[in-house]
Amino acid sequence: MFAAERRQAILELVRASGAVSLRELADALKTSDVTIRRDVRELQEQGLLDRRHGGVMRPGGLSREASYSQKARVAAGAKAAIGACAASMVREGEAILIGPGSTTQELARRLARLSDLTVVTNSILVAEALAHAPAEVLVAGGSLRGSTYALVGSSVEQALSGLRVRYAFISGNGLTPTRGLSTPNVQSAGVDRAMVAAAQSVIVLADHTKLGVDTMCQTVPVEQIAEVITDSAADPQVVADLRAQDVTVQLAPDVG
Amino acid sequence: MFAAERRQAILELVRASGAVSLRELADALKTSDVTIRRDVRELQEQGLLDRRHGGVMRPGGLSREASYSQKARVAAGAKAAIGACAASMVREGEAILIGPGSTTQELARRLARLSDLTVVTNSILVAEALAHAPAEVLVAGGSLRGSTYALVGSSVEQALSGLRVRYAFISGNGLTPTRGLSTPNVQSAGVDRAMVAAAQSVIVLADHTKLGVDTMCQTVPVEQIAEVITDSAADPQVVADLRAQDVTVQLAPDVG
DNA sequence: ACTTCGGTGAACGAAATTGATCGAACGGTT
DNA sequence: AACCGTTCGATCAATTTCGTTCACCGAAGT
Repeated sequence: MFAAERRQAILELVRASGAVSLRELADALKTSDVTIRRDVRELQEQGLLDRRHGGVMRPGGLSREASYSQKARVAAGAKAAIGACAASMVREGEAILIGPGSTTQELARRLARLSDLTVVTNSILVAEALAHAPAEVLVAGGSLRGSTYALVGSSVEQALSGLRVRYAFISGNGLTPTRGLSTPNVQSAGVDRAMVAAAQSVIVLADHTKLGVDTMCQTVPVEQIAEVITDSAADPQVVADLRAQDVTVQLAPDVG
Repeated sequence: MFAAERRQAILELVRASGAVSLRELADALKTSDVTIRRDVRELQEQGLLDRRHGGVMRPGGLSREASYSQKARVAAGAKAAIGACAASMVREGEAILIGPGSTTQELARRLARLSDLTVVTNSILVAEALAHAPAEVLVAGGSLRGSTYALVGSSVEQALSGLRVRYAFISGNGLTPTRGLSTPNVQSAGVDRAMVAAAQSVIVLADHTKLGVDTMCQTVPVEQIAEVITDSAADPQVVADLRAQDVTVQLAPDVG
């Protein structure tokens, strides 16, 4: 990765999450904080982002963004590792489904180099991450949910209903060995279920902060989860319980 | 592998991933860095790619942000003025359609304050701009066209076919008094036509660089254009010709 | 057989980028 | 107000990359 490429990645990250700390940028791009500082200063002089003490923000974005950026900030390194791990499962020529979420977005970024790939998504951030990739990107249209940049509603579910893909990569808000994957939003739950129905194998991307957490709507029972990819900080008890139910659990190596 | 063949391969790699380091190119093509450097210099002089220290990037969108910001800076007044002018036409409670394009994106930003508004779009950038607005945002799903961040294809047209909205704000690549609005892309043209069919009134947002320009696919004949919003640098002759055909032409006042 | 020519690879000095370190400034806390 | 940890900015050394020059190889022509 060279300088200009790294700066482009910085802009993508900032644009996606609204606000990113310098530490996270250095972490995600695997470079020193000094370099990030230099890049950020350069980009600021071009007016491409706004600088604050400790991090950077979108240029126009004064008031917007609290929810998504906060979520994206949690366990950024872990999410990168999980995304990389998931990306290594995907082969050229396949068709896959990617749900909304900061972890799945990380996955999407890693898929940008694969050609002859078909990606179906209901996340406009995933779509944006793949905009310049050689892959064919299909966006399931629907109503936009601002807090997660996901498209929801019956039209999304309908668009997914006719599909059959190799993998569905989804990332809810909570995952427990007994109740499976869950999300606090009813509409998102409906979309998640439609995604599961369209996939041969369901891969759940969940960093350690989501393990053992249960939220309102169950979207995928444990029996339908083929694999869980989490990070090395995952609760060993939850991992063991999941494995006891024939779920393959991968611990993504730390340096994603 | 001879020179021209290798250069073709370089271009493909660059277009595919957006940015490639010289080391990667030399590695992938099994040749020395010197040769790659020579090729890259040649290709840069032809404007086929953009060179940076350590690697090469896609030419137009060396970084989409940069080119976007450059465009925005060059025509800052014009785009802001056109967007503001168009935004002032929209009333709360209405349903409108916004097509892809940097000018329409500007419009979307200005609409973020209106509540009780329904916006239908096929542009993921417009959707993103309105993500945190109180408005209801509906995204017509389809295949993603990376260069414009627009969703195209029959599913988009189908999603639009059932709709009826007050205004369609679209912004093609060229607008002439005789041939109307046009775009160089066939798929985009299909979507534009579907948008026009769904709207009571078609509003064309076109800065002065697009006036008098004709491109391959005609999307909207002059008779179906209710109004054109352009900037004060517009060619007076083209404006007069448009007005002679009962098209309302607004010259957005220059703002800072 | 020899020469010329286009293309390629190697080597070297020049330039740019990068990372470590240190003092200063900033933010939050007591 | 003073403290402490973090972040910022600048300098310097080390690494990487750039551009030029030169030598080599194979093909085409004399």
